Amino acid sequence: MRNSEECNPTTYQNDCDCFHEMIEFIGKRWTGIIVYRLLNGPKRYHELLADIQGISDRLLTERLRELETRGLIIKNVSEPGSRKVEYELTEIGKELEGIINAILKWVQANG
Amino acid sequence: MRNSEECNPTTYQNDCDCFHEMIEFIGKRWTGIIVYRLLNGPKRYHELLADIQGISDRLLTERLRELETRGLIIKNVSEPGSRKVEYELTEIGKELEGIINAILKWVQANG
DNA sequence: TGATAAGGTTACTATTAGTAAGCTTGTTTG
DNA sequence: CAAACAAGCTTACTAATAGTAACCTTATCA
Repeated sequence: MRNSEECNPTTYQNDCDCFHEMIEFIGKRWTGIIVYRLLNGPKRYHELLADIQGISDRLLTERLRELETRGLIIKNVSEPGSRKVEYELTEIGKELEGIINAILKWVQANG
Repeated sequence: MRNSEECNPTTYQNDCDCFHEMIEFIGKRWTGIIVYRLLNGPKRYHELLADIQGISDRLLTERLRELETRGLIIKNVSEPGSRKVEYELTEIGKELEGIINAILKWVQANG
């Protein structure tokens, strides 16, 4: 990621592009709640579609691809002949839990 | 905020609308970095415009209004005759620091 | 007095999201 | 064995949001 040498502010002074990129990436419509849902463990496409109120199939596909591209989730196709596809957080993806929990905490206190 | 009684998950199972709303609000284009910048203390309109690489005046105005509406910032117009306007985080706004820091921490470890 | 800065607004274009339909390859049911 | 349904998408189109450019008013400053 660009500019990561500038991402250790004691005060919040430099632009910190990687922070900017990251907050807008997980804040992108539906992305956050997909990650939140996957923190329970792997899920199938239609499970996510059913779990997440209001998301469309097109956008779910799009967001899953973006998360995959960033290395936050992996797509497991168990047996190649079958239709069984599972989406799972990677180790890096699982570390998003800290962010999710910080938001939940804020919401509980102030939301 | 709607649904806040469901916002205390030990596992991440319910939809938790307020979480969804919040992550997309602060992840909305430019909002996160505006908050990040205001954590240093109050700033004027043109200071923010100069500090934040790439933001346009129109969007800065729009985001500041949204943050104001949510009660995360206040607009201080010091002397009514003058042009001096400062934007400042409210107490609730300042508590966003936990979220900002969680993201910075993730970026430092994994970005 | 003329120029520049603050704090915007308005009009328009481009990008992103949402809706609807359809498609292919299983599996399940009658 | 056929028909119906489910999984996991893709394509085409409309609506909403972001970005760009120009302009405006009121202070202050040289």
